[in-house]
Amino acid sequence: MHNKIFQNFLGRKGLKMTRERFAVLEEVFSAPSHFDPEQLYARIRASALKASRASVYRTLSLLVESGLVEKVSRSGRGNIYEHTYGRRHHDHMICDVCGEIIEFYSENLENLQLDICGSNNFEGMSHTLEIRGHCENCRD
Amino acid sequence: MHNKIFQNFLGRKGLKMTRERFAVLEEVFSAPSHFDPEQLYARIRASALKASRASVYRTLSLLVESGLVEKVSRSGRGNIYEHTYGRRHHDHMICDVCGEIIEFYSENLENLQLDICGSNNFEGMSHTLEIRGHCENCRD
DNA sequence: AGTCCAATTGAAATTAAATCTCAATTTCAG
DNA sequence: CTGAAATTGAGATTTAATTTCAATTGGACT
Ligand SMILES: [Mn+2]
Ligand SMILES: [Mn+2]
Ligand SMILES: [Zn+2]
Ligand SMILES: [Zn+2]
Repeated sequence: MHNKIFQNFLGRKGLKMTRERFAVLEEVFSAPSHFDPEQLYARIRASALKASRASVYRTLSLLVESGLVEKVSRSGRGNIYEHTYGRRHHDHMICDVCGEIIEFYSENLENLQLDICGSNNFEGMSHTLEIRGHCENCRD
Repeated sequence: MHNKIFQNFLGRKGLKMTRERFAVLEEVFSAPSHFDPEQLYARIRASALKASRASVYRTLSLLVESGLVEKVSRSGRGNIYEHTYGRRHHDHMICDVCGEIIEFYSENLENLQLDICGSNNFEGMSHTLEIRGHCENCRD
């Protein structure tokens, strides 16, 4: 599982599995799927396996590079991440009122983007589609 | 034109048209359509009509509220804006290598998003679609 | 043209996210 | 075990943006 995947990734890069990296890894995968780094750091400080803020940010970058985590969005000031192990790509709707995040996936929409890239000779490698508005509960 | 529109907007809100706000307005509409606030501030400092950094940021917020300017991207560190007066909504492809920004618009893609909002009972009010990758010139 | 007062300004301090520095510590291949 | 290379954390630094507040200004109303 993600533990072994991260180990392999580190191995390939000549990096070491440390107790701090393990702490971040565990916390990322027990966190709600969307999280921000400062929340994550607070959770880690409260847990048994500690890591400094610097290590949290450094490990987060490695997790993104390994493909286990993705940067999802910037809500206001900081970034939002989510763990993606065993999950399919998807995009997000975000409620401006209550902050709820709704995930969606559309094959058509993905294909349309491929077409658009094609007709611009652009080699698309990733994308973020974020729809903002009012969720079911928050619309009048 | 944008001058009058901004005046009206300010009037409606009981705000005043000051020389600083005018300076920002002029610079925003003589700038390349995509810009970041610090660039804008630098340009204003170099121009005849000065304004402080605080006023630049404050006026930028008002311009966004007035609909003359939109926040375009949140992917790097700071925000990117563009003036939208007389321009149609569109989305962006951004080259990871050279930073080029390619604009595109697809009716199908917009409609697909409407459908998706509909089937989630979500009242979509705005969206950003940002495709990152390599542009024509930067792909091998 | 003058009065007045709420709106506005700018310099500097502050906040917040994220990154950097570097001496001390840890990991792990051999 | 050993030792070289990787890693860590406390605190300093960077960067974008916001806040503070005394001094200034816009413009409605005479
Ligand atoms: Mn998600
Ligand atoms: Mn644009
Ligand atoms: Zn909501
Ligand atoms: Zn390019």
